[in-house]
Amino acid sequence: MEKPPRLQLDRDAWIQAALDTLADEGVTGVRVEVLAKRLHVTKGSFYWHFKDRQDLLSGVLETWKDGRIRDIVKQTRPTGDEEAQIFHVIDVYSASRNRKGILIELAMREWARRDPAAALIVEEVDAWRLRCARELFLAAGMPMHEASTRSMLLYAYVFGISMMNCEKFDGDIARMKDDIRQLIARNRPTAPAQQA
Amino acid sequence: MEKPPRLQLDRDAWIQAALDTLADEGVTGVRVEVLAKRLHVTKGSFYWHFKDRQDLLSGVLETWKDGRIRDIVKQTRPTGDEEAQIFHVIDVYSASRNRKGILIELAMREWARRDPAAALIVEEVDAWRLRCARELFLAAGMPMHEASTRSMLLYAYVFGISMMNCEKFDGDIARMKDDIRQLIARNRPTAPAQQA
DNA sequence: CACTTTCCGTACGGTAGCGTATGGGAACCG
DNA sequence: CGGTTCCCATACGCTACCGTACGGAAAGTG
Repeated sequence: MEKPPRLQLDRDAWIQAALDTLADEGVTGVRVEVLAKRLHVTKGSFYWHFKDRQDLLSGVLETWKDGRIRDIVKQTRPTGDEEAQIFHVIDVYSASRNRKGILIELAMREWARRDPAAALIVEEVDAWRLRCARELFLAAGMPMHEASTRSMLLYAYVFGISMMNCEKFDGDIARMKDDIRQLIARNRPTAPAQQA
Repeated sequence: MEKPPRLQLDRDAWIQAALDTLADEGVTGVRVEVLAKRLHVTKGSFYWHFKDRQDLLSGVLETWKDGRIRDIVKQTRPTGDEEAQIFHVIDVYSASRNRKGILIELAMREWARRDPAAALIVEEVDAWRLRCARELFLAAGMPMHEASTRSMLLYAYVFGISMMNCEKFDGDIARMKDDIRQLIARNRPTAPAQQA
């Protein structure tokens, strides 16, 4: 977890540490002196690279925004197999891998609920995602309105499912998630269950 | 917002104030001295009714759990019109009314991500909700597995959509939400859009 | 080798919050 | 009316933070 201590810290090192802490503790958990301990330095370093705590948080917002937009653009670049891409977008944020990304996502939205600046960033990222996903549905031959609707359902689902501890429920979660993907991506009913 | 100051406070008054603050600020925001100010008393009162801050938080968890379970049981009691009930369940947590309930819901899950006790409560509530919703789908004539799957999609959707600032997006949000309800509750495709 | 710049450590004042100790007022009780 | 119980105020010590002031080492520069 701990990187080999680099001899010189820069802004980005602090921002990365802030993102790690953000995932685990939320915004209120990213505190200057705590980050300093994680990085094995003192506050003196921090206040050289940053004006104050808010300056760091702004950097976190920008870094996150750029990364998310770059990701979604890459994932939705035309490839010819739109359905596979839609499935992939769903997987990225609903699978158990990419745990850290999901935690950051949730922490960002929790942050956005109480901070207008964070809210703006999240809105911006969401707008990109919805537009890109809609393009996918359109390319798959869906009419405009339905493409918009399903994009919204897609993201609401992946964010929502990441807030539910599915692992603790009974039933075949994997199959259920698979069926939900079908419900969102295509317009076909799930294959009728044989038992029950 | 401020109740007329009652002359005697009891545990429940503190718990209600804690729930209000929880909605606005999250768990880390419910602090003893802050609640005391809201209630126009001092900490002396608090530590008479509660052992410590954790004691209050435990009370908040129990109170919330009981209320949520009571609600979902009432909302899913057999009435004959299961589809209307499903729609109602979706509305309760995705409409713009019931804002406070949604905020508490989100705050609870944020809390559950970092506290095992809260996680247990949320799991328990979710299990009740999924079971009750599944009963609705079953009563509507759906096979078991599909009923489970759609229940899960239903709650993932309502929790997810409450984390997205839909109001800021372009398009006919109301119609989109309506179509999504149809996608979740029934198995019919949305009516083909006339324009675009 | 002086001299500056870069980067970080140390020390300090200030605030917010937790939990405790203790006192006091008001209502109830005999 | 004296005593007890209930409920809250006051005051205190303690910790975790934020931000600032200042000093110092190390590396670059001429």
